[in-house]
Amino acid sequence: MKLEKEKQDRREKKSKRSSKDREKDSELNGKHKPSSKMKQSDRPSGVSRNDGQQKPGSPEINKNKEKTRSKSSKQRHSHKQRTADVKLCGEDENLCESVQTRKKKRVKDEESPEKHDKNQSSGRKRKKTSSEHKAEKNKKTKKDGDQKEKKKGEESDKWKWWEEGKSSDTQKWSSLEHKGPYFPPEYEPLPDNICFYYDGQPMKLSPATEEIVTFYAKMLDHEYTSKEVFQCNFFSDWKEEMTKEERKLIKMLSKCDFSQIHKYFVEKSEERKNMTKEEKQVLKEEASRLMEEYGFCLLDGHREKIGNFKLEPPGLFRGRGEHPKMGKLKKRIQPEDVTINCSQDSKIPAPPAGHRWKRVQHDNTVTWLASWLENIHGRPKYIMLNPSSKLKGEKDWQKYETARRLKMKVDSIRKQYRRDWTSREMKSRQRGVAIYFIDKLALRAGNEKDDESADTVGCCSLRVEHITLHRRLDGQEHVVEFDFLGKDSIRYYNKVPVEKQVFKNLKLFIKHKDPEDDLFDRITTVKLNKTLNECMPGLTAKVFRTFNASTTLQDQLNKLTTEGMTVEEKILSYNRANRAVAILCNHQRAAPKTFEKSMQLLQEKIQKKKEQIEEAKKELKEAKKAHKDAPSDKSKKLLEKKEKAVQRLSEQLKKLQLQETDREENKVIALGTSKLNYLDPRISVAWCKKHQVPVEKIYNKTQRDKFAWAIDMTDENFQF
DNA sequence: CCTTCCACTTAGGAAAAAGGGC
DNA sequence: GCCCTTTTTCCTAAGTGGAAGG
Repeated sequence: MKLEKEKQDRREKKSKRSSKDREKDSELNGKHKPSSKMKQSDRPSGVSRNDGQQKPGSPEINKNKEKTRSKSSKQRHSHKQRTADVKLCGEDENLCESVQTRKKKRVKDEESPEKHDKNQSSGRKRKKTSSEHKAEKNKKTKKDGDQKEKKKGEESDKWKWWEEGKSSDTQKWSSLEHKGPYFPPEYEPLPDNICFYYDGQPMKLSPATEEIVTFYAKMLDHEYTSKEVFQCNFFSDWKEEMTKEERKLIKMLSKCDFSQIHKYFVEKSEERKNMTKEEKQVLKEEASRLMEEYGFCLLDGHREKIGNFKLEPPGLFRGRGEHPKMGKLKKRIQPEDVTINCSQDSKIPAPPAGHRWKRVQHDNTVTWLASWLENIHGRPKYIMLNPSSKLKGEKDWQKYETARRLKMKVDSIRKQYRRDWTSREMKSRQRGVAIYFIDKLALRAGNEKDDESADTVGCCSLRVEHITLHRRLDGQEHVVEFDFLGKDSIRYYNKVPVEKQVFKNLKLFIKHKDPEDDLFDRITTVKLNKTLNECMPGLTAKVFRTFNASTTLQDQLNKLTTEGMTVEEKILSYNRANRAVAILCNHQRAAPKTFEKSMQLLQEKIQKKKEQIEEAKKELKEAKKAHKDAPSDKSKKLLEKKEKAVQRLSEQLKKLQLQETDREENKVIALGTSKLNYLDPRISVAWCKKHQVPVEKIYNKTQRDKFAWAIDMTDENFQF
């Protein structure tokens, strides 16, 4: 209960402060000298970061759950309204007026020629290939020539969309056809001999109620079913779905016995594991048939993979961290909940027999194929394309180009925020320090959140309680100790020496504040981004993460790779560079369950190898002696053989040791996220080409698909 | 201005598949 | 081929940020 109240208080404080207080914006007589130069390299190495996840405070039961949401669901109808517009005016190929004009303003800025021209000069060699001519022709004929193109697209010799010109920012496609989402199978009732018990008595439940019970029973051996919040949410949602009779009888969760059902599912999964090869094969074929049918769409005549063509099955919501909604029932999605988006003249996907779609629309300013409202938060969810698609790939490319533009601009931005540190206005100082954190520490923006979700923060939402100021610590001056839960309730823990002026400002910011007050009470992400956007079009807080990540990778690779390294060593270097980024971005993972064990195994292996080397060396010595005492062809050969053996073993040892280091350093670091989302793939591709490392060693199949554009266009000279 | 909505990217864990030693 | 580990893929939650609405 306490937590809830604190949150409430916090909100009130912030909003109270808002109008009057903010306008007055305390005048500061900034007599502070601007402090010394900023080194780009003084980023913390992050070594002390990884204390793993934190289990914060006591669980909180969400009593008045419906209160907040009911209102907003009303407003959500506006969604309908807007898209209805689109439908009305979507008569011809052209974009709906209203949507288009609204978005145009923004587009103008962004459509600056920068994108492709720059790419081409820095990225790939510019050649007028035949495919390019083709591409141009394609574009022209796109509207009327769809039929022909469809066939070509299905043959799918990989669409090199990156060789075509940049496409419109507003209009995402001109034709889109798909099969609609795949619905998960219906619920299969339990066999008669498997029963739910209440208060010791067997009880037959209605199918709907029983299904919900199975959700809970399946997760019984998971830790969160023991949490009070989880149980409360579950029980209250469950009761809602019970029949009257059931509700009358079932009064307490603690009297419910799911163990037989639980056991049943454990056995079932065991069975699945023990299936024969043939059975598994059948299943596999079934899955690929499904993929074939539902997994692709036809976008502008090209067959593109869909990211998530299967609708999310019903179940119990499992938020991350201390989520107030954990355990709530996630309902089964009905066709009547689903909106379809496709082109007007395409074959409209058929809803399951006896059902209809909520709506079918033809809005080509969005990229999604289907959407529905998820019932836990009442937010929309979408079916969208796979990262290998043009729509995603082009956006990704664009993202890295924006980050590269920041690279050119970052010095002046740094100058500016340093000036802000001594501004007379509180809000400028706060903004200056916030941007400094975002730049230096790659913090996330930190939008405001409602309290229907876990209490996590980013830069702008940091609270006083999340930092500790140390005048000096461990021989360093002006150290800020950060300790907070970020996205996904991953703990960010870091001790960072900052510049004196920042330190002073922080002291000022926390003066007369309670721990649960906002550290930056005069700024929001919106204002911050507005400022950034004025510095550089397209610049927002998140660009800094991309920029810093890619810059770090590039620097580290340049630093860590030398000629004459073996491929394995180069890969270790790459991983280390990747790791530096992951640490910067605080990408963590739970230590693998078997980490200690497998580490030990590896060490044993290493030990054995060492012994083998000793042995081989001894033999080598003997051979040497023998050769010296009585030189002969045979003895010489033997000597060479032994030398080679020693050498071979040493190499193997080295490889193992490399592996050991790599694994040890990677214990709680997740490399995947940065690789997939923050590192300009052209850096990696260029590095591979330059150092003769096969790109497959760096990117697996999925990654190669996603980054096909970069792999194809990048030469070894690319620098971020 | 603030709040809400919407669409999109970014995220870690679970499940499934692949790899490798016997 | 089997068993165990490691890697990949799948899943969907949780962010960001632009725009609408009031």
